[in-house]
Amino acid sequence: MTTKTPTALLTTDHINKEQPPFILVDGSYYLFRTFHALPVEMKTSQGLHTNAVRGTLNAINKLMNRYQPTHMAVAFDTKAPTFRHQLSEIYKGDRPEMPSELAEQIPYIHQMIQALGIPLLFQEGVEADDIIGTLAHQACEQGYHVIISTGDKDMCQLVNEAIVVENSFDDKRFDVAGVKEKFGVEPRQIIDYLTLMGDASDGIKGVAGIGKVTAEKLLTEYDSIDNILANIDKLKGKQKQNFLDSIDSIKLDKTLATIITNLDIVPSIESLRLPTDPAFNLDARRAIFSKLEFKNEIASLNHPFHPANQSNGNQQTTFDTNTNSLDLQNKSLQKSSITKQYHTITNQADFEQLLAKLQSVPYFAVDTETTDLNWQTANIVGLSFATTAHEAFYVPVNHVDELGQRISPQLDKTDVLRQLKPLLENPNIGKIGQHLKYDSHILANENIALAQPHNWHMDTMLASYVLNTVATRHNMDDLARHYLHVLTTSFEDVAGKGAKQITFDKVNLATASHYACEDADITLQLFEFFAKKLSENEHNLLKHIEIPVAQILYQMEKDGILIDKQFLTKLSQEFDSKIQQLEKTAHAQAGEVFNLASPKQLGEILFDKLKLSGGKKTKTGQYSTSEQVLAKIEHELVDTVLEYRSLAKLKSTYTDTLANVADDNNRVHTSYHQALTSTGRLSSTDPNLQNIPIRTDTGRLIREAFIAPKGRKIISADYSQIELRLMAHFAKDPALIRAFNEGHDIHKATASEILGKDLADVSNEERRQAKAINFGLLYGMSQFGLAKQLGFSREQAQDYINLYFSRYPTVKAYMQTTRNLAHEQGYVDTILGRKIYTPDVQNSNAMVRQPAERAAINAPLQGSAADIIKLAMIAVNDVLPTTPNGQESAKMLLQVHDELVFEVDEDQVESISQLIKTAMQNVFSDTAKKLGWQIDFAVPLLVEVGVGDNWDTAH
DNA sequence: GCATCATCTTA
DNA sequence: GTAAGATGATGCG
Repeated sequence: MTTKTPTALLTTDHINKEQPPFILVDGSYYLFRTFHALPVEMKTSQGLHTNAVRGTLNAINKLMNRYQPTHMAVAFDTKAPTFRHQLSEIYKGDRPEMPSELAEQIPYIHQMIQALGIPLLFQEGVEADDIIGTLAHQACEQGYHVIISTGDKDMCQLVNEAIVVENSFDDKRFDVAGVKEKFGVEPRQIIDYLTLMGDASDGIKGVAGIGKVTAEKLLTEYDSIDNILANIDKLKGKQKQNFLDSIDSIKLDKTLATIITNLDIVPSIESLRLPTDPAFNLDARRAIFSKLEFKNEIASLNHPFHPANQSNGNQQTTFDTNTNSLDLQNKSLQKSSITKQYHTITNQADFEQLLAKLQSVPYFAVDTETTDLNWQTANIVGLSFATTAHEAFYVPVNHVDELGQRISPQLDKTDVLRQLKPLLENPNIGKIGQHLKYDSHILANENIALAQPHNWHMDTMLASYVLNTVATRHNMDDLARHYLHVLTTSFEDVAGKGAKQITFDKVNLATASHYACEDADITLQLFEFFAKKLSENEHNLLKHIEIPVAQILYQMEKDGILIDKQFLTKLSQEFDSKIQQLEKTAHAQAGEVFNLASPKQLGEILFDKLKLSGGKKTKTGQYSTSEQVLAKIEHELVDTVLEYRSLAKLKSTYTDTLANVADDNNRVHTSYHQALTSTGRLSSTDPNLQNIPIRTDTGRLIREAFIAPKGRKIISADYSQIELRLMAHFAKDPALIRAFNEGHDIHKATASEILGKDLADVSNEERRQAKAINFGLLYGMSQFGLAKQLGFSREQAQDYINLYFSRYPTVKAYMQTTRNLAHEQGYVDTILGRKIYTPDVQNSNAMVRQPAERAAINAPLQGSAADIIKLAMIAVNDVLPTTPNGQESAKMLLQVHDELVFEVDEDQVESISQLIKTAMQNVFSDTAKKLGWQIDFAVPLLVEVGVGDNWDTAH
């Protein structure tokens, strides 16, 4: 066998994601897999076994239906020995002889594949893996996205950004992230991984005592076998000896495990083109299917088209339920094939039938398709609906052709929405959706109120989030793959990506309809899955907390907060002139012109040119110029830089940006992400209104720009020390509980307790240190962290921590209990019973484990605080007065973790402040109780309420 | 054009 | 020491 020099490193920029993928099928895998999975009783009347033929055909059909490839090949091994056999006597030495029931099927499989016009590849002396490896790389170089269809994990070594391994039998899919998730190592490390573990059936000896756990660990630490061997002295005892014993065999093992990617005897990619003529090889196909007695296939050859379906725009796709391998074993495949029925509604009669159907069910799935992810600028393009799994309806209302001309037939948007409105607003018919807050905005733009109390039956994104805040991503494609084992069409698949992405209204209607129908269908299926999967408490969290909060957030986003644009513009100008002055000063002080905003250039000037001491390097090897480092240096340039940075930050992040994102009414609409953080907190983006400056006087000027309209006031209500109160509650610590009950300044009280002094005698410095330790506790601190915070030595910090724990033994016990729980059960939980999974706490690598332990200590505190503010939002929303004219006298506008910001009619400020304060302080005794949680909270909740013309004065 | 890093803002 | 997001610089292609 000859090979050519490997080509240059594969990159992925040139990959064309718009064209269908190039598909390489590992025929030998499906042959064996389906032979063992399907009943061997599947035979023709002549006694010919057909189970492996049937199984392989199903795998191929599934790939064809799913990807509509233009290029494809199926590769098989042959009986003949390969170079690997020559290298190793034991290579595949123990493989039993192929059963005759399978062997007899092989010629028919080959014949069938050829009849279908699919390139069939096998060659004596060459393994299918190597053919596939070579073609995959070549296709990749030519710009194809490649799918290798196999269940052989060894193939995962070929995975890169453009090559995925996918098993059509169980729908498992390994892209780069999937490989990492499954094996814990990068695709490029798979060869070493397999080599370390060994595989008796492939004749790979491996290293004694190393299984998948150790292989993953060693490769994570050392990256490669070569590097392990280079550092062999760092290994200990038995393991080191095992490596030394294996040194000779490792090289051979690695060769055996490596799939060849540069054979020079493979056909060209272009020659692996599939026929486009539906009549291709008709006679040959009829002959082979007759021989195999595959009745459905013969029938479809005789009726290749379904004119009835095409004329009214309906699409039918056969869809194998192969996702459940039990089905394969228990039922005949023909029977387990079901039909996915997706309909496009383009006339009034069909639409009325759909309306009648939606009217008659207890709930349905709904999804809107639009031109934009941003609801403020999005236009509705169509709506899809599903009432039962595998059936869905798409109603296009705004589709256009490439020239922007409205296409027909297509129903009128206004007519459609007018008829749907009563249904969509009727809370007796439940709505199921994926991220319904978005659809609510879209429909609200069309004057349809989806976000009404009790109108949402389930939001599958939020369901996924209450199930697990940590491990999963909550978008529909990932949920479908993870929970339903179904691969869905992604938005990028239909609309492209990057600069070339088109808006959904320009997507070809048939493609768009299939995509939209799938969204509704999958959402409904996810609902059915989550309905069974969620525990009682998870159901309660979803129904009584997350869904009501989502509806409140919808309203907060929609209302937006008023800003003083002129004021911001003026600030921008002032900052700008000051920044320019500072730049000039800095250049003079440095003796050269440089970019003040470049940490790299600044570091070089400070530490190389001016030779200032205190230079520390970051992990990438450049000097750190963080505020912490600069604060210790006495030099005029440093002072200039710090002032420059603070103003540049304020200008670029806040004053410039906020003025730009305000709408025509000068209101700013953030988006709140409700299914993102591990602890249950919200996050805010575009713009982030949860990090508006407050600590410095200049920064606070930005808060002054958040104002109330004429006749109204801003109210800010925030929980005081909520996380420390939670710590007091969870730890049941008598001293902390007493301090909160008596209403003391908690940091002062802590200092007094630690130092054994009267409260009145605690100095500011002593209070500052106590505050640092209190916050440190919430963050799972180490002596190292506290030392850094307080400028102590590590010993001093440890002494201080010891002293604290001697005064607060129950807090110490609580911290240890949390750590143990995280370790033993793999999760910690919040006051409302939300589980926060902590997988890395069990990691043997201290670099991974220690941060995870700190996160595990913080999670119940931060997460319970998040529960409380969500309860508060629900409680306050229920008591805020509304006026009959629809204009609320009070609006909740912002949530900043422990603070709620409102805009309130001036004449009601006093009474509404009181309502808010009471509702927030009583969330346990009142709101949580009503919703089904009995919690005896150990300390009072204190809420501080402020009123002002702007956010700064209110806070 | 896109990803990563360093930095800085909040609770 | 926890949890987030935005920005400009920089490097890659």
